[in-house]
Amino acid sequence: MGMDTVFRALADPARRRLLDSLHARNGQTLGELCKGHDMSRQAIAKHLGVLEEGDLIATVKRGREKLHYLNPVPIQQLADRWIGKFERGRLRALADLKRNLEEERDE
Amino acid sequence: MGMDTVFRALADPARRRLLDSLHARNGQTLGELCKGHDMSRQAIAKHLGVLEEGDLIATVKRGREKLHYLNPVPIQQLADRWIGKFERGRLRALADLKRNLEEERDE
DNA sequence: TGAAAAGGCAACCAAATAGTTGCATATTGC
DNA sequence: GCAATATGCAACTATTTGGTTGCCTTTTCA
Repeated sequence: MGMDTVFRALADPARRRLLDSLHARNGQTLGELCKGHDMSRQAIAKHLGVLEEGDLIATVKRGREKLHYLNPVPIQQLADRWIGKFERGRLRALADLKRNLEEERDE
Repeated sequence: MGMDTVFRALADPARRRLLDSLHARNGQTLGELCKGHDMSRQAIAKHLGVLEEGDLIATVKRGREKLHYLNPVPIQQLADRWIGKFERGRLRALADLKRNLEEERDE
């Protein structure tokens, strides 16, 4: 599924900052999101587009303005399906690393 | 800190597949990782370099070969520090979305 | 000792990305 | 209606990125 677009969307620091903004105050308009982010409105609109592609935000038009809402579902799925997989192997991986380092030291 | 390099490293599907490979079998050499990934050795070496920059893998030289080990720590931190933050606001965010959609329907 | 195996390094290329500027459209309120 | 506000759309540019090819170095082992 679209996990790819999620990863891609999260890759850029500016986009993560936009998510932070919405996390602090949900439902902001484009204009509101522009304040505090030192970029042109168009650049920010593009980033929001990428976030929307990754389904990380949902938008609603209200009159002439566009409201942006955080969608927590994909991040949740990321944690459960993707990160969860690696967490389960965490201790084993650390053991591998440690064992190897010890072997190196012995040589 | 270097969360940026972690996100960047995870952004590419080829790199995530390399992590999968190591998750399936830890400590593989570059040559081993090449098999099954339809790319030149040099391309894969570059990807591994990016993963190493993000501290997602650690390498050990053994003779003429280079072993690659998964480092689960940054992924763990990602889950705890970054994703955790958004999870805590999860219900509220969904409520915001739902409320707004209902308002729209009423108009 | 010398050929084969494993990997490192650097130059180069095409495509994607992040950002810009300029202009068009839609909505509000006087 | 009309000016101001909020956003959309498109072209263009510079940089980054993912990948390639070609060649060099190190290690193994027959």
